[in-house]
Amino acid sequence: MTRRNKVKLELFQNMSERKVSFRKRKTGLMKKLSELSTLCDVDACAIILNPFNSSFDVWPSPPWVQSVLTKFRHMPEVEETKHMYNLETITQERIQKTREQVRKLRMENRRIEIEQIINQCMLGGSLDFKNDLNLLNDMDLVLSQNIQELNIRIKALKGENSHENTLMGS
Amino acid sequence: MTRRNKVKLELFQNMSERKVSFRKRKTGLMKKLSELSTLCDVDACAIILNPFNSSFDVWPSPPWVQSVLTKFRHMPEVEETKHMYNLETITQERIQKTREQVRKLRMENRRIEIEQIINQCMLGGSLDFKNDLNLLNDMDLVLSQNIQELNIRIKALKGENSHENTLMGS
DNA sequence: CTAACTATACTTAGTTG
DNA sequence: GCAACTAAGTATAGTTA
Repeated sequence: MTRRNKVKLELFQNMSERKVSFRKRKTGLMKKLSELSTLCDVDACAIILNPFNSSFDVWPSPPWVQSVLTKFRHMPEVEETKHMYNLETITQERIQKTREQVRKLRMENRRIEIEQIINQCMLGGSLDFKNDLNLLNDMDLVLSQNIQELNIRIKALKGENSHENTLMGS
Repeated sequence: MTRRNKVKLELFQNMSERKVSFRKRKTGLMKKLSELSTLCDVDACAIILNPFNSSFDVWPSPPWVQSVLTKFRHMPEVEETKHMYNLETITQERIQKTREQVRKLRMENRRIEIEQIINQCMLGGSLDFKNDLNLLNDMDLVLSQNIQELNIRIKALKGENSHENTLMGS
């Protein structure tokens, strides 16, 4: 009558044990997540594939993006950079940071999109799929427009820049 | 000298307490997730927004998306979707919300990128501009790739979907 | 603030019906 | 197979350095 072993971190070989453990631990995990969320005001989500019955569990937090948006409100501001000309290194660091943030945010975006797709899949044929396709098409449009806009701005800025270069050219 | 309270499921009012708790619980959560993963051979992932320093903590190995999607593709979906029908409303709501989130996040992304570019530009000639332009080109490339990928996935999903519809059509 | 500690709350492996 | 139970094992709130 062994009462309990220390968890050795390796796969449960016994299938039914594994299954039971999965159920228990999954429950615990979800609980912890929801606790974290309410105790510390954290937005989080988790996706857990169920290897036993080909389904999955998702712990979603509806307003989880909101905080991201708020966070990014205080980004490096344009005007500040003006008196930073001699602080090249610092500014460069900041840019690096911003890039990192952009990268992370993008990964996050990706994740959400996938979650969305997964959600759609969960519904099988019961949702009208056309709207989803339309949504995506809209997204594409917006994205290309954004890209164009960016390019235009860059060109403009580049112009200003070389102008400035000329002006400032030591 | 209260030794430990039962967790009352409400937000820590004290900010430093909250912060400490966040660190601790996040760590614990990640550990649990990794344990679940190795003990029961489960694919899972979690995203936790850090409300204190604008960053993310993600638990997956990088290629989790791939495995999730791959696994998901090969799932016998028909049975699962059957007992999802009664959850249709809930799931639909969630999808709607997620869409909204995607849109917002994407807009935010754009804004940040533009801000970043502007920032870089404002540095005048002191930074080398070519790299920045290259960065932007990279960004565009990545974006288009994302779009393509999304479209492909959607098409694939649509195919599966209508197939199911035919199968299940009733 | 962060790190370490430790007593206690919580989780869960093993067991039972 | 699942649910309940229970004690061993863990996580972590409160505390200290």
